[in-house]
Amino acid sequence: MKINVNKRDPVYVQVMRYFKEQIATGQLAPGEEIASRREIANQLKINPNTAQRAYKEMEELGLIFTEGNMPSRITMDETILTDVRKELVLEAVTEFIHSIQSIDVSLEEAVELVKENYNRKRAD
Amino acid sequence: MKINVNKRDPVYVQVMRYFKEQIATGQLAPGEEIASRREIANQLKINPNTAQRAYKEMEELGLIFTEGNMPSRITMDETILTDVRKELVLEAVTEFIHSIQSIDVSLEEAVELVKENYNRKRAD
DNA sequence: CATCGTGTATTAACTAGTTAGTACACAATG
DNA sequence: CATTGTGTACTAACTAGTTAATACACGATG
Repeated sequence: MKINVNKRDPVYVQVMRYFKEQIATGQLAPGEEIASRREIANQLKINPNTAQRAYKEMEELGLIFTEGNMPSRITMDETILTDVRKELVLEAVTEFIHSIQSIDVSLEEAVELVKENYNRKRAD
Repeated sequence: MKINVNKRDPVYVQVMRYFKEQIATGQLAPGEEIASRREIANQLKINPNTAQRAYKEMEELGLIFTEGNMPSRITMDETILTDVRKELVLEAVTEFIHSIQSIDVSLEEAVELVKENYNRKRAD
């Protein structure tokens, strides 16, 4: 588990994205406990405050919830959970389309490129 | 011509990207004069220093060159010019593949999404 | 020769993000 | 009852990016 692949987004945003991905792929189940702020900060070699910021925002988004001093847990709200994946997919596609259209890449060329690179990238 | 569509990248990076797109699509020809720092800053409502930073980096990358106090111009180096488009295309594809694979989107689904959204997005 | 528009450089101040260090309330564990 | 691990909160300092305000050398234009 690495975070700093992407330098352009703030660390706390990348942490949020990591959890969104885990939720979207079912690797984190509804109601499941997640690592504490201090734990995750330790694992990712980031500051506990930065971890706290990510968790706080995820709580505001309804992705996780916290009761008392218990470890925070993944929400059990079905709507939110299914929306997470939709959001990530739509974001990726929208960004990609925007990028290739701004440099005049045709639909055919784009599809070809995706096909060519989809399996290639797994080898990295 | 707008710049701040994207909040995650620094403004000077977005300015560089704008010029790369113009070069990649042939809207800026080799040797062609580009807007002065003050001009572009005015057009984009950004600070002249930020424009200068973008231009300076583009100069370091060999994208543009400056002689005396003349307006900067697009490079005439064929290799650099063709590489610009390749770089932008590869970057877009790589990022997209990475995003969709991290949320378990299959190749078929991805291709379908691109096809569905390619023309839709033009309507924005 | 004065003016204007180039590129270039410098200094100061502000914001967002990050790190560091510390602190406190609370519940479970020993 | 002391310790440990939760969440939460606050202050201080640092960095990168941005803006603002000047300043200067140089060449063309009037």
